[in-house]
Amino acid sequence: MRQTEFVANLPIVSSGSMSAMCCAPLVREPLSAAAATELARRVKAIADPTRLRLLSLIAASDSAVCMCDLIAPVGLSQPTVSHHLKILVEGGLLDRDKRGVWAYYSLVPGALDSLSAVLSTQSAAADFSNR
Amino acid sequence: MRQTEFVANLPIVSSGSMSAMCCAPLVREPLSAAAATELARRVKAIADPTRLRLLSLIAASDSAVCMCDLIAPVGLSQPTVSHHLKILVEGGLLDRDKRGVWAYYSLVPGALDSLSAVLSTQSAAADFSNR
DNA sequence: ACGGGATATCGACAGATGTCAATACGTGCG
DNA sequence: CGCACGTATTGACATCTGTCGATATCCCGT
Repeated sequence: MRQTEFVANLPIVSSGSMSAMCCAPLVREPLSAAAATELARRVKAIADPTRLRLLSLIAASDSAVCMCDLIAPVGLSQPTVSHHLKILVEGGLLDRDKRGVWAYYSLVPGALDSLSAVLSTQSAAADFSNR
Repeated sequence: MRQTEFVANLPIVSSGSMSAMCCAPLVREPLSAAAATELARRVKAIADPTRLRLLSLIAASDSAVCMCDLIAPVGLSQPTVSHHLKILVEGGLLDRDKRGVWAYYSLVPGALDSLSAVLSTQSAAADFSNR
């Protein structure tokens, strides 16, 4: 079990160098254990077919979507849909707006783009270059 | 358990409208069940702190990285690291290049950006606007 | 050919996850 | 008030997942 000399200048725990809002792009520098755990928490929130469908149903709509309209499209029980929506809210991807008895869900502005930016290997500046 | 009229014009199973390479951006239209399952499979590949660290270690390097150099940074056993790398390879994110006894891993060009593009709510054209 | 070392696979196991039925909670209407 | 209904929570359960030690596989130098 040897290592190449490359390992000598590898930061085992590169702490305190990521941006405050979340973390630097993956290609910039190796993630610290803490940063990786935090990023994984957010990625796990969208790592499920049902949650991706819920997200796209809401994202494709131009206004907040009532939960009652999300149950039939995904074809699962109401508690299960509620469970997935909760995970998306806790993951910072959705906003819940309870109007009386009804619960309306909408995208948190910038949440998906923030995840997208971390994954991108392109310069992050391109995201806002045109509009 | 009622539904608003909004549900009337919701595509329950919008099939056959996604691009061949993978799938349209989440904001474009609701994902079909099949497309969501396929996307989730790729997202799950990066939905783990260890795999994110491995990915960033490799992405931050400008050349392929020997597996022997990946064990110490993540602090896990060799079989576990091998397991995670296999998932990343099967997820289409890493390339494995076995040179004799050593295994070298490198990013699959465009794999991360493809994931990033699906998540982005911005126009995908921005990704290539400047280089 | 032999042996050592790098990597992959296997088996086992604890803990996380997705799902549902049952139930609790809360709001608005009659 | 009391009931109906939309939503959230709970409990249970099967499955998936991450981890390790042990072992198999494969290459290379001696």
